[in-house]
Amino acid sequence: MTTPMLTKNQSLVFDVLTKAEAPLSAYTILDKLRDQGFRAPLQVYRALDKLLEYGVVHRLESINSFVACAHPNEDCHSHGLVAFAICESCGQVIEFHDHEVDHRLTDWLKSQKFKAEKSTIEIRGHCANCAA
Amino acid sequence: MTTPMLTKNQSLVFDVLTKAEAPLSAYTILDKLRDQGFRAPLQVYRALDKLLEYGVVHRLESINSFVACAHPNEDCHSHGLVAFAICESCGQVIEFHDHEVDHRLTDWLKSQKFKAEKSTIEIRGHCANCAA
DNA sequence: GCAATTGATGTAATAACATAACATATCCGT
DNA sequence: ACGGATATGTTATGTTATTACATCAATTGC
Ligand SMILES: [Zn+2]
Ligand SMILES: [Zn+2]
Ligand SMILES: [Zn+2]
Ligand SMILES: [Zn+2]
Repeated sequence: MTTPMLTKNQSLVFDVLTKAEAPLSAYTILDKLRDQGFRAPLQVYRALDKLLEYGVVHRLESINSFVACAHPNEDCHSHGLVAFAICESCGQVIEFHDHEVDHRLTDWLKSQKFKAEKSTIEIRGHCANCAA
Repeated sequence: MTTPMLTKNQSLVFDVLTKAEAPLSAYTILDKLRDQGFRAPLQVYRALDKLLEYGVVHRLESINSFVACAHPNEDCHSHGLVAFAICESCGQVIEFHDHEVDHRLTDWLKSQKFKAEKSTIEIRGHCANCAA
């Protein structure tokens, strides 16, 4: 899918996420945008819904947070699973793809006749810097 | 880890999960246990914490719910990742392990010097029965 | 036995995350 | 201009999870 022009609110939310060094919760985004006129959670959630739909933002289920896609110009998203390594110390997220894992899971799902629609692979732990 | 004797509250919560045909939210569990004297969310969350620690229950991050382990007597949990296929129609959950996926992810994490502590692999979609 | 510690429980209040419902406004094709 | 679709604003509410503090019960060390 080619990403359509972003609306005002979508741009504001996307900018905040792009500049952030770690995933942000919807309410953190809301707080960062109060000066730009944001007043209610829905303004954030609605923008996020679209950004997720366009694939330029990912939701990290295990920490109820959102992060800008690290590979915005690759087409991996369209044909592969995305995985995240999330550092619980510094918040840094490494987004990666692995076709081997992808194929393996896809095969298993097929063997079960399970029709996959959305997948989540998240590893929490400590990054190289924080593992010390 | 060998599972210690469960306390009264832990047993009640575990029984509810074991009898359930789909994952349950903490508040759903609470409602099911009101007749047994449960009055507050914390009674459920505290029991769940222990059951998760013992590995007899899993938390499904993507749907904020809990499910009894489907392989209580296997030792896969101690040396491998667990994955879940979750049907969004009937709620059925298939829990599975795949050493190939496991090794592949582990290798990648090692290459990044990322110290993994907790992992989540959840596929949402439709099971064979519901895909129709 | 008995204080001290530890683990489990009870209860109330609050925090954090997410959506429903309804009203306006803006954009766009005709 | 009109009508439909999309985006936005606002209030209220629903859902999930934790903090704080009190009480109770079992265990340990003396
Ligand atoms: Zn991405
Ligand atoms: Zn780190
Ligand atoms: Zn299990
Ligand atoms: Zn199903």
